Amino acid sequence: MQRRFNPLEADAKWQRIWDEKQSFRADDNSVKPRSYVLEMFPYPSGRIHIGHVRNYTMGDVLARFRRMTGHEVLHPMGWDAFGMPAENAAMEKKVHPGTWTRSNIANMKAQLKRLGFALDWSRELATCEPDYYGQEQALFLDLYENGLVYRKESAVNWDPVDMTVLANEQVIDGKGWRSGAPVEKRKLNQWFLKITDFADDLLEGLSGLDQWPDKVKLMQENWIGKSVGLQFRFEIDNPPIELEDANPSGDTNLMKPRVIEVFSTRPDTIFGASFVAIAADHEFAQLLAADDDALDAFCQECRQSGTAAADIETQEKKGYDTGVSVIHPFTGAKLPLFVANFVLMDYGTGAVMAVPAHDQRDLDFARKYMLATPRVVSPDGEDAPIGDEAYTGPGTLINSDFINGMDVEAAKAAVIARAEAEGWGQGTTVWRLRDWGVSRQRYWGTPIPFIHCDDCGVVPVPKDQLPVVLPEDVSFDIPGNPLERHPTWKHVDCPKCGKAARRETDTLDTFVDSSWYFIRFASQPDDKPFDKETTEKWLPIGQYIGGIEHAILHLLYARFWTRALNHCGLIDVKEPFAGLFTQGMVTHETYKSPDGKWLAPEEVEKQGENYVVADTGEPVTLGRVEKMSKSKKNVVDPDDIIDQYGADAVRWFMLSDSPPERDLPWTASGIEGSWRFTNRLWRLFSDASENSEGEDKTLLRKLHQTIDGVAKDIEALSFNKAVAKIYELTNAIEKAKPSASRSEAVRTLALLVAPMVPHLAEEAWETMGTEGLVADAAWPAVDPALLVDDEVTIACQVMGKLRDTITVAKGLPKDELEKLALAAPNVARTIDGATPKKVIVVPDRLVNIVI
RNA sequence: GCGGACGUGGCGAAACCGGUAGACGCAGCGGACUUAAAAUCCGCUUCCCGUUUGGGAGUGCGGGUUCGAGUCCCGCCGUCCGCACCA
Repeated sequence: MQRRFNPLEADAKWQRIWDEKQSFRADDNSVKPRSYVLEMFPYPSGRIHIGHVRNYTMGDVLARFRRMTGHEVLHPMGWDAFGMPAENAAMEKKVHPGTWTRSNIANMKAQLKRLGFALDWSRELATCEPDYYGQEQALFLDLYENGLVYRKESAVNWDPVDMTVLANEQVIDGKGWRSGAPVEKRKLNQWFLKITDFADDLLEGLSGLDQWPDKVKLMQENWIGKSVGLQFRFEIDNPPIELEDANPSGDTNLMKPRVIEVFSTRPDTIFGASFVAIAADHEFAQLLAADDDALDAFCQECRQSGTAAADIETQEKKGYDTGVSVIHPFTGAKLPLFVANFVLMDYGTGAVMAVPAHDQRDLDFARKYMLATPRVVSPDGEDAPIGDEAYTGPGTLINSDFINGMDVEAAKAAVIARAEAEGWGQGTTVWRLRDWGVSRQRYWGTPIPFIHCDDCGVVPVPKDQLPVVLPEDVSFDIPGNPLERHPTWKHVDCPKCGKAARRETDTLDTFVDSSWYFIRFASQPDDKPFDKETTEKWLPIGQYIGGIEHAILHLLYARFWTRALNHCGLIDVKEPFAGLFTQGMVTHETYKSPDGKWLAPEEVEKQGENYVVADTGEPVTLGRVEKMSKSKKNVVDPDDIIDQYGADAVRWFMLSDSPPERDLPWTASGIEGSWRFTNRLWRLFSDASENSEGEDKTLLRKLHQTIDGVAKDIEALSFNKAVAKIYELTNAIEKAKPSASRSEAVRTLALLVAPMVPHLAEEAWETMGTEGLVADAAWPAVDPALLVDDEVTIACQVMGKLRDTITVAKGLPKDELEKLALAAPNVARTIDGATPKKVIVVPDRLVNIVI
């Protein structure tokens, strides 16, 4: 009998057999209960990394387990194939983004195949192919027809040297990543989706997602950011007279601004307002700037900082006093009007009433510009001066006229009521959630199916002319959008009037592609995006698995997109993901050479306690354990590991030790341990001689407790606990003497490990002479009578400290337990004849004696 | 800045509803087998004191509730993640 498991042979053999038998093809017409298991599809960067392996292994274990428990399982795979890296590669390596992407997909598919995942490859899709994005264009037009798509001006990061739009990640310290030029904010006319129409529904829907992690729901709730407050007007006291002439746009609505409209979630603090601040992009700021060079320069400066919220909120608070005053609606006091860099144009009205005593940003600003900081809320009703920290807690209103003495909530209501009665404001709900800007000024994305005509305006491409296919003949020699400068592509006739017109050259955000791929997996007809009836059979997805980094955007956009399709009458589903799991990253130690360069794990050798450079013997500095990344070189290639240990050992390691939601540190000794265990299993299976004599009740108990426990752990995705239980069972089997029970345990063990190490399990079954495939086998049945032990160990405590343990029959009455515990030698010695004051007995658990 | 999560041996961790802290794995130490090595098997392994029986301390820090706290409450400290054009 061979002692060593040969994974390379076994992996290939069983992968071929599963393929031939189409074992994992999902049947749309099955009568079994359905289970849709999905992992977030990968971006085809070129190579899969260990993080993918972990993600897909988890999904695979669940998919295989569900098959064993009688489900018809849909477990598909595809490629999130549009996006910037392909264009960067095109610029750097002079390859076409399509060529680069498709060859990456081929490589990664081969890598995934080697891991033996139970995937239905017949449903594979890539978002960069016209048969996918063409259907996406059709859906986009449906949304347009239903009023969910519109255009508006919005700011982008503009690199004035490269003449191109930059993503936030391409802006480093306010400068373009390639050119190093200071980035400007520039306004462009862009496409938006009305996600805000669904803000309430997206928020409400969260409460029904009981199989989502609470933290993700909370993150989405905060992101949607419902806040109720008062929108109201400050009259402008002294608008500059020359304003009318200076008005640059000629828009008559802007000719005579008389008020500044603000929104506040704290109308109760209105008597503490000491100034009003508006965003640099606020129309009034722009009007004033036209006539004030210093203000204009200040607004320019604001525009040059990044568009990211983190940049805006961490930079030093700065403002410009416009010299204009506004009038407090209650007191009539004149408050200075500032333009400030911390006011966001996109939130509320782009203008705020600033109450320094009760808002930290306002306080920082007020200290810097020596403005008053009157307190209006006090926890104890006393008027203590404000220090360096704004008071945002509950309390009683003071210094506040008619609301004095009220608590915060009552005061809010009172101010709103008065504003509404007097007609200068109204209670309003404001959302932090903004409409989804989907325009990207890039080539490698889904073309937005619209045509611009001088006469007819923006005209949708007729559906029978879809897909609008990306031109292949493009160059990336110069920056900017190749669609923009393509000689012919954008020149088309208007579908309405037939005159010469221009195609839209913006493409869709790749988050659109990933907002419905799970729908297309469930059914993919040629002539429409999906088949309603078939797709609805599979949706919602029972278990969706992916990284926490998608907690907000991808998951929220997909929830919105599904609602949008529902709104258009295309699908009867609103929530696409019934169950969600967010897994942790794979991390690795980092190494640095004496000259401070990062070293890859294979360049480093362990000598005793220390690490040295393998070639030179120089000492290596051991860095922190961090997320695997190319820049720190702390990566391992799944292919190399599979070559060395086979798919099963890698899969086993991915599931072992760390809880799946936490980070998993990759270690060479860890994968070695997994490899040793697969061999231990193999020895158990290959040495198994069938024994029909003798029962081993202890082993049977352990076996059935393990069957039950592993099933529950897999359902809960607690793979590390399932692994530990399998180790315990394996240890118990190895220690057990030959018996019919032991033979049964070995055979059953092959089924228990099958979802995790499927190749080994198939090989074991074949070796043991069992008919059929493990892939088609059922999960072993549990005998409930064997789940309970008949003896229990009772902890005997004196004053809460463990002094002894006694092993007794299960279910012993309290007084018996008390007697036995008092008689336990170490207990008797500790209490030393003293009379117990009190004895606490928890049946089958412990006895605690208080003296 | 705002929001969120996490903190238990040398390391990854487990611990049900508040009831024997450290299961299981890694690393380490000792031993068996071997000419030797690899592989494998057996034993030990939270820390401190003690020859053993045993005793003391211990779940980031400081308090509290309780017969009993890793778990509940209050206050700190530290680390990591997200923040709308990366996917």
